Amino acid sequence: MSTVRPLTSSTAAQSTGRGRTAERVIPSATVARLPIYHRVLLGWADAGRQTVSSEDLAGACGVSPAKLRKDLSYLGSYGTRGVGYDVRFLAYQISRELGLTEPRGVVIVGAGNLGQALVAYRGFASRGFAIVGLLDIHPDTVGQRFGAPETPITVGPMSDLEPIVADGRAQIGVIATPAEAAQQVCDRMVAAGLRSVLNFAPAVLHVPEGVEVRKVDLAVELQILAFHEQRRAEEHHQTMEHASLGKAINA
Amino acid sequence: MSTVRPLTSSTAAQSTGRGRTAERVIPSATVARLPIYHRVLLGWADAGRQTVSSEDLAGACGVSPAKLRKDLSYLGSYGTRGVGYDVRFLAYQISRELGLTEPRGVVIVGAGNLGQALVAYRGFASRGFAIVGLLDIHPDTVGQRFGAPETPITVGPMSDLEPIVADGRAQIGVIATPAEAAQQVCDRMVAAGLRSVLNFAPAVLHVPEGVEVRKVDLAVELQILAFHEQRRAEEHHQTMEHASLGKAINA
DNA sequence: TAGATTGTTAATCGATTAACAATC
DNA sequence: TAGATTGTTAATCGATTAACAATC
Repeated sequence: MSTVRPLTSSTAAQSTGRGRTAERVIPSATVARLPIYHRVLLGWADAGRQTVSSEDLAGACGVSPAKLRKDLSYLGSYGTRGVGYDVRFLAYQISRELGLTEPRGVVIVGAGNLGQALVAYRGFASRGFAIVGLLDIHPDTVGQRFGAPETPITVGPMSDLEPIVADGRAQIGVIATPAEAAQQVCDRMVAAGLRSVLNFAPAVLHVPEGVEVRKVDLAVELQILAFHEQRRAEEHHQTMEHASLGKAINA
Repeated sequence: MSTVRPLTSSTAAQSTGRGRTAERVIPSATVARLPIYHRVLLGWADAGRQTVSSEDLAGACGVSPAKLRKDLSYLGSYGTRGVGYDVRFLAYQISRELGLTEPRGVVIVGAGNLGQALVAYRGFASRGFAIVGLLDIHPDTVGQRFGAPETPITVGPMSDLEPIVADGRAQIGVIATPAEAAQQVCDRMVAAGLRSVLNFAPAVLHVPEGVEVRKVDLAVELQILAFHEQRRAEEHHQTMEHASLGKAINA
């Protein structure tokens, strides 16, 4: 139950076998940005770029140079003053920090439109993620083949979940079912041994401590945008009403 | 260029035509949670529930009661001490705050697997969003029909974008193209007049001030989960190494 | 009135930012 | 050496939390 503890405790401050930096504990806001830095760096590495300054990288990633340097400082001191960062070396350090150096298996539950879109997505394999299962509860969906032609995948029955996890083939579960089924699927994933879940269903999942759930909700994103749309409209309205312009609009 | 300003300035403190509460400025962290509260409340309203306490609603939404009450307090005082909140009334207040009372049009660019999944998703219409266009650059994709049988949609050419926005049919643009095309599509959306963009492509978009971009990146979500996976493994490793247990595992 | 629950306060925590000393 | 750029500091800002007075 309470095996998972913050890294600040007792043994954590000491050198951790692998050694290197003294402190640990990377802020979650930083962790969420590391994948962006990583992707941009990989692109530049492929393009043959050798070094990059915090200003350039920050610009490409849409953050401020100060924030970028602060983020990178949590990983260690991998830059060179007066020069910048080595593109490949920094990309490697980030990938190591994110745990991308060893491949992760992903099992997707729900082979509807979204599940099909996910297995067709090429961005997974190139980032070290392998889709090791696409499961569905509907008997007539089981057996169908989806995904990119070079890496097709056959829909399996839900009963495949437990062996896939037990064999260590999957560490991450993806829920691509309707909202009604999400909690049930999540419970089964957790019972099978998964501790990392990505939820695309519009449902709030309740999980025991130690299980990490991330949620992607299309409708929520649109509603947040709608809020800003409305705020803009209100502001514009106010501007029209109170401010000293009002010209140049009525043609 | 600089028409959009924070609401704290000059005229904002005064009553805003519609009147009601004095202050404004809802924290973005709160805005991001309002859609969750809203969805849960709608479900309970449908189920016939009349009132709800902050404790119950918070539990269902996966937040603490204190956070929930603080969030709701930004909208006004819509609860009753000793009783709780009226389910329907609160849902309405949230929907009004989010700007869901008037329908928003959404235009999707990119009719690949993801675009098809989006138009098939039922969660949009039920939240006041109408997909008014699904556009693609490939001539052989244009003309195909996708989406739920009751609300099919025909793929249009990219040239449909400008009239759709100009006519006021769409306020939100969704980018469901490969990464390479994303910036170009975004630029065209902004030029057409859109100020709210939801980006599913794994690319950092650069937009002028006043344009709101939200990004959903599957690979990023997986990489964040991978980080936690690794941290768990490290912790477990440390526990095995340093701590005083070590028993009960080796069978 | 007694019990329940909100709305608000004040303290804490975490994230961002600007500036600059360190150093290549 | 002079110019460039990092890594770190300290200040600021925003978000979370616990506690409780207000009040139904």
